[in-house]
Amino acid sequence: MSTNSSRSAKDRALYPLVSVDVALCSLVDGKLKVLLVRRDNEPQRGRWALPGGVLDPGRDADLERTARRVLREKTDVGDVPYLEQVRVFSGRERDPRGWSLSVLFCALLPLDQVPAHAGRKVAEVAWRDAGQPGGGLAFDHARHVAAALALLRDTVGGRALPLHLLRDAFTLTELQRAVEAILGTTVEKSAFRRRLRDDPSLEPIEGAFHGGAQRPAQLYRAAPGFSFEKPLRS
Amino acid sequence: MSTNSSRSAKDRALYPLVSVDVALCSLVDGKLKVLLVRRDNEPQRGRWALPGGVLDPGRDADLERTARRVLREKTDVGDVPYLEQVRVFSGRERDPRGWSLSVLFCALLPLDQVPAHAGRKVAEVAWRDAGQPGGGLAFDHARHVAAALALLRDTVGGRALPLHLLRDAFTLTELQRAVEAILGTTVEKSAFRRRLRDDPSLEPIEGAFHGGAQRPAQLYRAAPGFSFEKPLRS
DNA sequence: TCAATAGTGTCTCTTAGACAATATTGA
DNA sequence: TCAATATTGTCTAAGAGACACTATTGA
Repeated sequence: MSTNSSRSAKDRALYPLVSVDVALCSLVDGKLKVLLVRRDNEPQRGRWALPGGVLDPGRDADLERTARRVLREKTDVGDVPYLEQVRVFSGRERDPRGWSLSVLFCALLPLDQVPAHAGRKVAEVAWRDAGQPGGGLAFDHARHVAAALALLRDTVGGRALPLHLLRDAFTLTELQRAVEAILGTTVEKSAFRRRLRDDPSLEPIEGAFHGGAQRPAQLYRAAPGFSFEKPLRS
Repeated sequence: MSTNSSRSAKDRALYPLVSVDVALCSLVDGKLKVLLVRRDNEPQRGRWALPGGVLDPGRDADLERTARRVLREKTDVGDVPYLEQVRVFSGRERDPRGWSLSVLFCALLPLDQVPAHAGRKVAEVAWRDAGQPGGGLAFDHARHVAAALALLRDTVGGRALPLHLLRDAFTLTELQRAVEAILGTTVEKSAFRRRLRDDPSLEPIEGAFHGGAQRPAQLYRAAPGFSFEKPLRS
């Protein structure tokens, strides 16, 4: 057990409980989904929650390291190229253990890089719709999911977020679908491709790709500096 | 002294130091400035820093209340209509007292609502340019200021941020200057007014206003739901 | 009259949006 | 051939940017 387990309710009067939760999102069947885990410990045991854990100052150099450790322990996810802070939820009421502070992170990964099984400390995992994660979530995690989605939608353009949901090589249609999954709206095909046409940081790859019994689509690779020129808001 | 004063360096191994810093911005001579206070306590005594303070779980219902309390104590600022979370800075190295976590807030106020004198716990205050706060700031507060400014620039449109820098009644030129002060760029007058022309939530007030020896300008009032339609990015 | 700022008009150019047309594959 | 998707082209309308023009005040 970690040193954190020895924290008592009395400590809460002096020190807040500092934890990190991670909203890990992927494309599942073309839809933006968030990974939930079933809580194995009290409080709220048995309820679905974002993977999270308590800060351990002895092990974590900063809160981003805490987030990576939590993902590793709870979901066996190793490397996470995109990991961003969303915001802090705090207060006396949100956790029955007392005054608490949760720093929410958002991570994006292609689905095939997320192990299907649960991690060391978790029995069960599930993908829920990011826009409609459903009821019965532990703590204030429904608000957490909403905040993460709002951040994604606000910044989908400037930081080329959809790339983190795709493989290294992708078609323009796949890129468009990823954008649509984040925004929750549809995008006009012609206009979408038009603005990408003259972008030098989006390079076509030699060799075609086919999605079945149709015309094959050109595969592209994103150069390091790629991002959408315009906001791409919903 | 508060209970927090009893925290020892040894506690840092188990519990992080949780503090809140506030970047309070105003228009000073048409430029966006941030309020700094001279630190009166160790560590970094005598250096300029953002007004900040340690979370007191016994008094603060959540971190936003902490931010309001800090502003009140350090700068005698009472009501703050616009107060928003920016992000968290964390880690073992950023504060000599050990593992620490600082939640940064950003506040906007018209200059005439910020008392010129220092607060109860501060001897000296100063306005620094938000884009160029200068060197020698305490801790990692130069990064804090940069993060707050970046947030303001990203969200200047959607939430009508400039209104919080102006009085209730303002001219279109004043509104434009406030936008420019946040963005750090100039805005084309004709296009700026064009997009505001048909906005029903921006109401002209009966009675003119004059800025000296020129044609008087129409005063406007913003209805509750006002915000810029488009992003207004720099 | 002039200086200074408020406010409007006009032109061009870019781009989004809608939608049609063509291209290329497997079955 | 057909179904399905990729890719391009065309038209239109809205908006941004540049810039000139008019309006109204005090001095």
